[in-house]
Amino acid sequence: MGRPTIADIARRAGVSKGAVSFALNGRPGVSEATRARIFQVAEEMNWRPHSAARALGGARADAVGLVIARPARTIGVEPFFSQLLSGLQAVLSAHSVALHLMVVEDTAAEIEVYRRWTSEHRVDGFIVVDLQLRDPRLAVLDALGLPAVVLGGPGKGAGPLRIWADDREAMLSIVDYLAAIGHRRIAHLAGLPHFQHTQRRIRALRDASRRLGLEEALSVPTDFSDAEGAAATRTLLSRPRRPTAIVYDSDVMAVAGLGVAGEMGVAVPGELSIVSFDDSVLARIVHPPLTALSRDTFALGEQVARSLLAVIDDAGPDRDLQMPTPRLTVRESTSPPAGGSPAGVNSTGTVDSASEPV
Amino acid sequence: MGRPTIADIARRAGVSKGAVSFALNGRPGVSEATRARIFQVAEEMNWRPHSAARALGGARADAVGLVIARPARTIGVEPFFSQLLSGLQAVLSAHSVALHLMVVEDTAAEIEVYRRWTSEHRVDGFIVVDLQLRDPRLAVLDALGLPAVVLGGPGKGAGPLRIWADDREAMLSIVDYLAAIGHRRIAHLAGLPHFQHTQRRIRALRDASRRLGLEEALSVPTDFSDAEGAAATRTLLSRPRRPTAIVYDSDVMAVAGLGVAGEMGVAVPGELSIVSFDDSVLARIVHPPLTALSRDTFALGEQVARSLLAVIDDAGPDRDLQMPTPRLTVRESTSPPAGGSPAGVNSTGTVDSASEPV
DNA sequence: CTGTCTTACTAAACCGGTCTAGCTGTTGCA
DNA sequence: TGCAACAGCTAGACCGGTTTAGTAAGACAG
Repeated sequence: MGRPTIADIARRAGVSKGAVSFALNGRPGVSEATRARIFQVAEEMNWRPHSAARALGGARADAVGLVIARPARTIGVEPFFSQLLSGLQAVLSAHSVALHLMVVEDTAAEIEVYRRWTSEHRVDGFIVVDLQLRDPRLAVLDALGLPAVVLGGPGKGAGPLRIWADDREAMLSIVDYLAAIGHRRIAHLAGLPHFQHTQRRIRALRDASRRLGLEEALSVPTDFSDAEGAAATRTLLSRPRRPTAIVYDSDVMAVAGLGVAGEMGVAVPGELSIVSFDDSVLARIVHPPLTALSRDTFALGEQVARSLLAVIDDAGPDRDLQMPTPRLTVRESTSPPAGGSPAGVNSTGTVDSASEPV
Repeated sequence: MGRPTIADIARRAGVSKGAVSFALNGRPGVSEATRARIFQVAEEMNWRPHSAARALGGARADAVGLVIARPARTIGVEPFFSQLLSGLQAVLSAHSVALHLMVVEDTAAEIEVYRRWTSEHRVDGFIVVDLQLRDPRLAVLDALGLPAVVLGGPGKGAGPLRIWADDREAMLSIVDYLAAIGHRRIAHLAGLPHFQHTQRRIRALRDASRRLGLEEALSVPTDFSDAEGAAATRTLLSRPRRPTAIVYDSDVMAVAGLGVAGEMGVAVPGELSIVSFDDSVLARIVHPPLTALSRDTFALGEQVARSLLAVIDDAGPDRDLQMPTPRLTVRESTSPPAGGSPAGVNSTGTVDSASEPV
């Protein structure tokens, strides 16, 4: 005989299929005594529900989908995704919900997968990452009518639930720190310009620069790749008046930048301070270890999973959620600039109003 | 009305459900004219099969499973998995087969997932990674009776299909190269000792050392983490007579080792040559870029997916498969040892029999 | 012209669950 | 005592496909 079905259990327990279904799903309609007996028989026969059969009755697929749009061969080191995955799994597997993962080439393909999985009833909901400006995926997901949780935001009005960390505050904390130790010329190697968080970071830097009266605060967009990170760094460091600090939007780029500095004989942190917007093993293992923004990506994954399951369960009015603002972990890649001004004193030698004279 | 079902199509095309099923699945039993008409109606109504309904009839789940046993929070940078995933997806998605991914804590949990997914009919087969010595998972998979492809091998006799690259040859090529440029004291920071490939590499180093008459060739097992990689490197470099070259089993450890060298003031490659057994962005972006063994992990993923689909389809006697031996990519982290012997001349100053006197 | 074989199709069973309608026996209350 | 309410259960429809058994019509051989 193949695997046992509820019919087998029903026969052996001397009840009907329906009673077995009620009992095993913890719903009323059977006495405690019968329920216990059915549980015991199910245990004995080592019964497990057939996921397809369950999903057929219009019920759950007990799976959620995650589609990542990245050119297949260039999926990088980004520890972000592995961390996120771990966090997601921690929660999902506790609820016996599987994760359907797919890596596709571009947003168009991603949308196609959303459509297919929806019409095939493969998943109960989606996790959306890499939120873009005027993101075309949101309308599609809305039309498909499946629950979704979006990483990034906040959004205005309707649309799927969003979860995000405050990129603006994070960038401000970096710039404040750099300015406090005396940096006046700061560059920022940003990510893809059509990502929302990229824009938010760029704006934050500009605002902070204005407020602090920095001499220079330049954001350079890149594609997040090590190659562009290295190239842009080389360009910046070749200028006659180069920045004394560079903020990188990803740790891969930061490490690449560190490599370029080494190659050009620019001492880190002596002549150049480096800050990574992303903390991971990568930032810790290089020499010098990088000052970086630490966020708990694992916890983010857990939260996303929890929220998605809640939305699927129609559990209450879970509104957009903000994660704790990432905190700056200072390591050895940052120091006051060589020959620079001490904290509180700007490049012209005048004292900032807010600070104590030293 | 909800999504269209084959019953809707049948009604509109004026045929029976059975005819529609035959037509859409390309099996005989309908005329070409009818088939075309059915296809057109299905197209018009934008019909997609309900994966659960299909899976219910004892048929395919159209999904394969990949379970990775790693402590959730410590999933590292390992680009290996992202690359492998990309390769897998490239093939799987072309066949509309989904990938069920799960990250678990340990082998016991992994086995539990195999059992659950099997009895829930969630997947048609498994991809098994991190092959161990006397691997307990093989017996379980065999008992479950689901197709599987194992990364690592070769295996003797029965069991699931295996796919592997020749770790022995790879290690030999590294040692031969290092010896050729004059290194006589080589250390090897190995991975987890219960992994098969770890043992194979350790043995290869020992054999090569004997053959080449090296002064020292030490393998140190680690847990693949950056922390142990750094610690072991520190120990090695603190010894009075330290190795002139270190081979790292993963690029994360290699980069960590590079960091330690920098911190201890040991010049790379001047005083220490570093080779990584794994090539990725990581190896390229540090300074100096690392000499590393390049293997096409993406292609490996593709091959694994192709083989698994073939096994699932019962397609022929696909036997164990060997991938091309990885080739050494020489970058700037290796050079002849400081004060060492030139190629072909051993430490006692005598000339190797096989080489031309310089 | 009959009998057999093939082709093209239909009707209905089936997969393994969920869920609703209905049936029975007991209890509560007027 | 009589009736309603309810707990505890059963029978069977149902989800959307696949697959098998059966049928009607046409082709072909003898």
